[in-house]
Amino acid sequence: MSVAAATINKFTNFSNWFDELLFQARIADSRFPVKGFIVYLENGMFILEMIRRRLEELLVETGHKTMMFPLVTTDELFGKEAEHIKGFSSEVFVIERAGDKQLEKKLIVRPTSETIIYPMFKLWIRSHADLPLKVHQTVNVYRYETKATRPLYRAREFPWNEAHTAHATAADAEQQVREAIEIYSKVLRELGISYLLLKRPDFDKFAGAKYSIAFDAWNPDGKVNQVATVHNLGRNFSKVFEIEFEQKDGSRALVYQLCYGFGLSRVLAALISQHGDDRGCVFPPSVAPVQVVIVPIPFKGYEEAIASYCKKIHERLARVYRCVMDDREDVTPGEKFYHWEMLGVPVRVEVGPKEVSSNKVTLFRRDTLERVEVDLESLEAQVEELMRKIFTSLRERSSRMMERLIVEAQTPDEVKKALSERKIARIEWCGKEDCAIKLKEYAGGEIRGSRFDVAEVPQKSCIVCGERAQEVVYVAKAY
RNA sequence: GGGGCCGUAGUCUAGCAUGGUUAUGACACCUGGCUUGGGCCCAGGAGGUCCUGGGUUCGAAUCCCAGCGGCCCCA
Repeated sequence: MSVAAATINKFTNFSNWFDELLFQARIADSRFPVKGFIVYLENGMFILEMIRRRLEELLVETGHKTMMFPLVTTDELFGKEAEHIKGFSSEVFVIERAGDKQLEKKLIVRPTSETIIYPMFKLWIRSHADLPLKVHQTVNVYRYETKATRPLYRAREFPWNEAHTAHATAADAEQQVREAIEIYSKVLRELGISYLLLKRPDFDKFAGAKYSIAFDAWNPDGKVNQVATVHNLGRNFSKVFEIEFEQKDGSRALVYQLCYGFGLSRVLAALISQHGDDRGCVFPPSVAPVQVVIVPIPFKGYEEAIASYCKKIHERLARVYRCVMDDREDVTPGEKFYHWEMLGVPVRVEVGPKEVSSNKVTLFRRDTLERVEVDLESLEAQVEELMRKIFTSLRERSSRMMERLIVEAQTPDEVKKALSERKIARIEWCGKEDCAIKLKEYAGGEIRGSRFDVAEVPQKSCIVCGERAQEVVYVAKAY
């Protein structure tokens, strides 16, 4: 435990705060000696796994088949879709040798799996009866990031879930966009994470897509965190990978496709950053590695009574929750408090002589740091109720923070000011890339896109060129 | 892509300008004791390729060069 962790604040010194939490709360160890590669420790891995399970559950429920595709593709396959290769060629890892032997065919390590999955789609899809085809996998992908890497936010190896679908008609594909958004929204909502659902401007869409929808989660330093994306690929890939099917009338047609990805490590980062505080992590009960911790407050002469009282409580709670009793004898209660607070445990049960003699327990909630005394009898019901409250309050707190971070800007100067205050600017824009570039050069943030879930109609003119505005868009720095 | 700062034990750090004794301190760790309602105290212990490689020098943590890694700013 570090004293420094208690004094650094996520809004004033985000980098240090975040690094300290990853390390102290045993989320990840970023000391691995290869740049951009980190070790996920037990707590980080636990949460990642909980998120993955819930996401996969929803994907399977909606008819996505779980598969696993190879790590590599070839130059030839990778280069098929012109825009796609342009977008990724500078950051792919290439395997050129096996031992001393030069490989005849170089292998490309997946930065994403379109060019690995679609040759198989070509083999599998024969007729309209094979459609829609929906598959997904949770794997690590590899990108040689040139910008500064950041643990969880931007690594050269990162875990994600990617889904790929093929459809008979453009309308079916559109419908699939809705379904994908619904699945991702649900997972994020259940984690209490707030985000903007944005349609990316044309110049910032996925390499090879018709259009891209993104989930940008707010971050304490003002740089938005893109946690998930949904791309409508149209027929760009089916054209070059020749994914055809026979329609009911006997004619042949190309499939319409989607791909969508959910960045597990970035969602973990959002969870830590949106809910955490000066004392460490604050995890929603559903994913907290430890949900309840029992801390005995021993006192001379009462040791036995307190220990057996705690043991009974532990037996009862462990039936329902991930519950730990911290009965270490060489550590003071105060130190235990700080320890489990750093780890983000939502509910703490404190038991001292006072509780034992009155047949009560003291419950402490991690999110607001408040204590309540409850009857031992109603323990389970009280804990359950408290956890519900904690989750609701975390989600609402995060949502209020996002609303507070968004500010209206009428001029490039106001955008600049907003970004320097670590906020997200809402502006009106003509839609021309030229204006976006000028704005970025002047104010330092990117146009992230327009709301996809809410229709926002521009009233005035582009804040850069003054021409009639086409869209209401959000400007922020990004990871 | 351009520029700047930095790299000393698990973590943070002093020392570096002006080269020279056994590399400083705190936290964490181990042993024992004492405490226990918010990081307590006492005694003892262990832990180092001073990022890597090369150079200058009688002598390099310290100066020079290159590489690797980290952080920040600009594009």
